[in-house]
Amino acid sequence: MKLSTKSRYGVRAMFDMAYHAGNLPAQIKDISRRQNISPRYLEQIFQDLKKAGLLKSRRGPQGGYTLARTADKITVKEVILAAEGELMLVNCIKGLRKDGEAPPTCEFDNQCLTQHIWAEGSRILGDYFASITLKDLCDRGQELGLEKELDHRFMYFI
Amino acid sequence: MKLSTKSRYGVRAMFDMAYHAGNLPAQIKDISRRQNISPRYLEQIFQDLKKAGLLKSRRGPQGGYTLARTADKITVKEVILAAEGELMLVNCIKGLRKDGEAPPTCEFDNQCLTQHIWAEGSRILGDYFASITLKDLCDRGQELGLEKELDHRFMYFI
DNA sequence: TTTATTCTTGACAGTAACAGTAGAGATTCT
DNA sequence: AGAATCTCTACTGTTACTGTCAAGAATAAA
Repeated sequence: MKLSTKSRYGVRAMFDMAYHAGNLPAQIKDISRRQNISPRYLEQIFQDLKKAGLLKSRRGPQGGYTLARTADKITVKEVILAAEGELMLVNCIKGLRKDGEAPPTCEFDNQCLTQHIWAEGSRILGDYFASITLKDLCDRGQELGLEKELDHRFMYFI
Repeated sequence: MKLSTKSRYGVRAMFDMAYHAGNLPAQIKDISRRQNISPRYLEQIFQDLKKAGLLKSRRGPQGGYTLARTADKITVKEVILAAEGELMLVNCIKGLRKDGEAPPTCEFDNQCLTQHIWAEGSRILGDYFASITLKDLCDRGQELGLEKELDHRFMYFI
């Protein structure tokens, strides 16, 4: 019952982008360095986040990723959903899936009492994650005095 | 982020015991038949539940398992905790573990903003599961008109 | 136009956890 | 004594997770 690293890394990386955001797109190498995540692996995760519409990208020099929306409009739930594929404690319950595939049916189906518990638990957890935005995390980071890294690409112009 | 089958089977089996409880201990073979769980696998799960103090057992003919407490004193959380080992969405947070082993430390530790989210999510989920007892499930089963199986070992005396 | 930079895509692989099977042994009742 | 039942330990196949890698496409700058 653990969240995958994709979800955890995904949330950390999205927070990192929001927190250290400058005028230029954020690059994999900077994010992976600050968050200590394998850059090649982070690429994969960002592809998922991009497919989910949470990130926009731009190739070439000075390219990178930018948040598709402002930090207060992106919730932790969205990030997890994009990285994890779904937010369900079990497979046998009907719920929104990333690629719209049908859920495997349970042998007991509607006769299963426990099904209701798992579905409700999933919902409660989802609601909690939906109540937290990237901006909330940034505010919290600032309270804690977390250092903001100045974009090194700006250095040359100062 | 899925519950293991141990947890799901465990809850189903514990409910089954509470629902079909007679005067005699419930036997693996009956529970596994009703719940369609491999008997050998269920043995393993019941060992965990017994170690956690949720079940008592008795060997020999007419032996089997009985709930260590009444159904209204056993929560779903306890069953999951016994079967799953712990109820934590990630490994890097401090929390009660089944065997008291120390949690792996996170490189960011107290500087990690997301840690707080995972811990809080785990807590919320745990609270929900703690609010449901086996008796609640039995009541619900009765509302749904779920058939109670008469203990076949009684048949001979009727 | 060339070149360097960066994202894009798809394939590959080691590891660990999960889910289940199996056998021999201990206990208890009849 | 013998049968029924739990107990303990070990084994195994499968799957998902957690990455790594290589080649390619787009873009900006020189």
